[in-house]
Amino acid sequence: MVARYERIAAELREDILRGAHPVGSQLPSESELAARYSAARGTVRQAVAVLAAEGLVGSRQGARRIVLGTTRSQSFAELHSFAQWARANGYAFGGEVISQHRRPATGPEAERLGEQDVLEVLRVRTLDGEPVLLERTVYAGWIAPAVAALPADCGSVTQALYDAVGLVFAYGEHLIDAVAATTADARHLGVRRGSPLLRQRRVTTTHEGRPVEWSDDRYRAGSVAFSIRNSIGANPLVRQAGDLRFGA
Amino acid sequence: MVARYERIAAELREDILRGAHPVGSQLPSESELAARYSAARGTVRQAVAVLAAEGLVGSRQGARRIVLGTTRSQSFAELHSFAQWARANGYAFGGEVISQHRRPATGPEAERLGEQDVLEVLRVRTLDGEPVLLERTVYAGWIAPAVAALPADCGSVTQALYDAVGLVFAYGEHLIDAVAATTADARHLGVRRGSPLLRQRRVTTTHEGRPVEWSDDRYRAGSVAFSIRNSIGANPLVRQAGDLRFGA
DNA sequence: TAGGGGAACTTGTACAAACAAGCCAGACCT
DNA sequence: AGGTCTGGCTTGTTTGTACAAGTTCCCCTA
Repeated sequence: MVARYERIAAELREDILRGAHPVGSQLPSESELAARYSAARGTVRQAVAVLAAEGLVGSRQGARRIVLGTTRSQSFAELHSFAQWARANGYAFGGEVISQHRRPATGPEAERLGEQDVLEVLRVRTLDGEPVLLERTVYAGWIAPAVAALPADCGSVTQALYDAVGLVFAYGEHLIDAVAATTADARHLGVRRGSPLLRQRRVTTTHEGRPVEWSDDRYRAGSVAFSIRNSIGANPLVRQAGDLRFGA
Repeated sequence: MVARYERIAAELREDILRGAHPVGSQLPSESELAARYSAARGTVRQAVAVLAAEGLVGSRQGARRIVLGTTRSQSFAELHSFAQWARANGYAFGGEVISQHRRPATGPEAERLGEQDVLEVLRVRTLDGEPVLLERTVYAGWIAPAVAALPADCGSVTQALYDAVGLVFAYGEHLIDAVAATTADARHLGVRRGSPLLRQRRVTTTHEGRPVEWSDDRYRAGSVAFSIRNSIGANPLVRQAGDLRFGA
């Protein structure tokens, strides 16, 4: 059972993507939409708030809402899971575990994960056959058995963990910056040492705020970019491959 | 006149930052908060929704809200304006125009900005006296006169444009990736050619969806990182200086 | 003691109503 | 012609109510 406002949001989104409301045009007023869907104004408001959070429409008091764009930001799942992002965007992807072993947590790791025992996994992810991402992930001890049981070429770890033990990644904190490739980075990604890499470091937790993993992901320059559409109230984020829309 | 829910949100935020609600602990229920602030439950709901959007608290149906962290994400203004971000975080910053000239727009620029005539400005921004950011910005022709009138060492262009002509940057679209420093980049930032830079490209528009500027910003590696706290519904984004919380 | 069944609590969804605040266009005046 | 003003429209805020859905924890039972 999907919520009413979600269905209304979905319909409006489709209308926009279909071109019924071109970019730059005005959306119907809340009252009109309420009448059209036989819903209360508050419900319609929730629906358009969803679209605003996705960056599709903008709004300001007193004036009609306007359509800002047609590229939707799927945000969370796609930011978190390489596989889900790649699948959603139709890319051919793969992945393989390079090494994997349990060991005691270092000081900072113990502090972040709240555990003394961790599982460290080194993975390479490929896009269209090319290695583009080197993942160095440290899992908390309590989830380590489930992770260790996964096949080495597991496409989506997130999906596999959900299927296996019902684990849901609910919250994440990410830091994005640029670093030079180390010798090891360079070997696995097929680039020269010192070449620029896009680094994403993150801590992920469950619904209850229990830390699950701590990861250092490094993308080959030019392969992937992070994209943010934002307004005063909302900042969705997605990942994009190469230079799809911005020229040099 | 600030909205009621904003004031409640501000109070709750302060309580969290002050440690009254430690990380991992539960927030009072909506009913309790409603009683405490003599507000309707809906109003309190709006307030905690603000905190959730900032990534401070998480929520799921049926369970009390929990405190996720204490680092607030100020998002839009700080993502957009180097000066506002630096000031909010107490850094000493500066900036200087390297070059500035009007010229006809190239093909992609004309498409993005919807104008045939643009103003290109090259700026270097400093943090604690060190050059950390090279901004190559192209302004739409209609705002160019106001930009050209600014002093060369103008600290906050965003603020200055607001003061001068009431211009508000309302929406932005950003692309973040890593690139190698060109010879020119290297000279202005004081790094070696080929060293990694964090690149942020963005298009900014007004409330009405009218494009204002198109910019290519390059940060020296290690000087600044982008930080995102996200959950299913919200992805705020901030910029952070150096490695404040994540070790090597 | 381990497990099942509820009851109480908490957040999510939906509706209705009212007023505030800001925008816009047409009417009006100079 | 040009600027001002006002009235209607639209979004923003707040309150109140009701029910749905999920969580938590206690108690009772096997």
